[in-house]
Amino acid sequence: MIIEVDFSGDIPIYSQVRDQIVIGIASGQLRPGDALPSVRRLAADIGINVHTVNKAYAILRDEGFIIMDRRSGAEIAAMKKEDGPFIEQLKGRLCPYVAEAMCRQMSLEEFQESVASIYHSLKM
Amino acid sequence: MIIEVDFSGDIPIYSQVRDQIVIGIASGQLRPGDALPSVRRLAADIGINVHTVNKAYAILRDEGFIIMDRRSGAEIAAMKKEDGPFIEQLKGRLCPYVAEAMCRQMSLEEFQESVASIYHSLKM
Amino acid sequence: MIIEVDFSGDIPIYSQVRDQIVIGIASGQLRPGDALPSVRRLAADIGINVHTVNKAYAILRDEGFIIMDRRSGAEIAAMKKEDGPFIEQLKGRLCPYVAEAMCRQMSLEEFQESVASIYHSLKM
Amino acid sequence: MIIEVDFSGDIPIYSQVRDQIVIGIASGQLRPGDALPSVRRLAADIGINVHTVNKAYAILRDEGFIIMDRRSGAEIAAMKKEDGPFIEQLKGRLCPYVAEAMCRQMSLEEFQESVASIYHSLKM
DNA sequence: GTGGTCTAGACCACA
DNA sequence: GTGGTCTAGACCACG
Repeated sequence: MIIEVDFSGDIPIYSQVRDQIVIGIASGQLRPGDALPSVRRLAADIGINVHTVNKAYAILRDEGFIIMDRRSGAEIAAMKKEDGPFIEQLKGRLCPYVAEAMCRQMSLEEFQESVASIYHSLKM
Repeated sequence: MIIEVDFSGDIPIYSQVRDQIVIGIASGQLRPGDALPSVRRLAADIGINVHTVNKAYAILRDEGFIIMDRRSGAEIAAMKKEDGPFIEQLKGRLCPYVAEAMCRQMSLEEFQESVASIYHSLKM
Repeated sequence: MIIEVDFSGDIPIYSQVRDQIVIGIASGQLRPGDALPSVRRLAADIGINVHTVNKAYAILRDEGFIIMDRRSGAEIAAMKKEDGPFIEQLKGRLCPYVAEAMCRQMSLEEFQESVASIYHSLKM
Repeated sequence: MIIEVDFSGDIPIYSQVRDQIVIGIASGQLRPGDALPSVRRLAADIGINVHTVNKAYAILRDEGFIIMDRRSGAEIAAMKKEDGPFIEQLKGRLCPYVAEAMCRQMSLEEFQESVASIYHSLKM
């Protein structure tokens, strides 16, 4: 799995790394039990600082996406269905995007179509 | 319309102000042609610096949400339906959220239900 | 001759009025000896403040484009060919535009073609 | 490359800084890939505030002249030839200057000679 | 080290 | 009255 980062954008690099690994899990490229590259290795591959990868891994661990072990490195975790608090939090983060789409005359159906398009492109 | 900001969160204040005004437009509390409070006034009301409001207004202007009239401050703009580039940009920003939801065993239907819930809560 | 101003742009209104009158003279719509509308009249026509028109007229007078008389109002002046200092001043103001065009890979010929296009559109 | 600003003139300092960097690019003193001084450094060199340089850099970034790299500051961007909208915008900004020159009895040839003079002085 | 954010307070241009 | 500009100084996020 290839991770690419945009150094000029306004999204922090550690956040881009985190996002791409989450996308990798969602798309099935990374499955529960799979080993992630070591922090040093990934940092060298992408061409970024070790600290940056470290931060991304720590966030993924705190969010429950990966399990870190001092000896064997990091591996993808098996995640449980988490309903309550996550959905509320998600709504809060999604709200500005939905609002902007409404301002730009996008219908609910069009928005959901975009979501479905993302969903299916990941599912493949 | 009341704007409240969270000083302790990690979202910049100017960004929160921008988001809340967009939400205000989407919900119909702010309609095209409505005047926005002056930067000084809004800054005083919220209890933040003038520059911070200024930055929020500048972003909203660049995004096409408001028009800065040299004579009388800012007012809500009438927005046209903008399809192509906006939708692609939106998908890019939405992708990590959809991916995370998939990792957490959320179905497409559940995700779209959340979107619909946000949509209808704004529409009211 | 119709004068229109853009209230939302970043060019001061008095400057837009000044520019449009200069353009009117260049294009021959306004000829030496022609009377300009009174300050009050023009302000009412455009829908702007009297002070604003006043400032535009004062600038045009200082630049030698018009002659103002307390009794008979303002009229277009006959201008002499002015070489030395004006051309140097013009170059200074044009320089950033030429530089930007060069950065954007525009050739000298293309730039001059644009100038000619403006020239002929005014001359008609 | 030396940047000097005129504190007494009516052109904003951030705009002067922006212009001089564009001129530097056009003249070849600054080439694509070259690193720009940090905002703090340039501010100290010129003797102005950090925010003022920041604004100049932000404008140059929005205009596509420079790229802000999260890791190492700003560098000159490689610009593509951009024809359509830029030329129209340029004509609009040039129009008042051409008009004024016509009023002052300057011929098209004389105007173009001035443009060529600027062009060649930068090209050297 | 870099840029980004925020504050406080000042002055000016504009209308 | 409005927004625009500039300053001085502080703190934080990022890498």
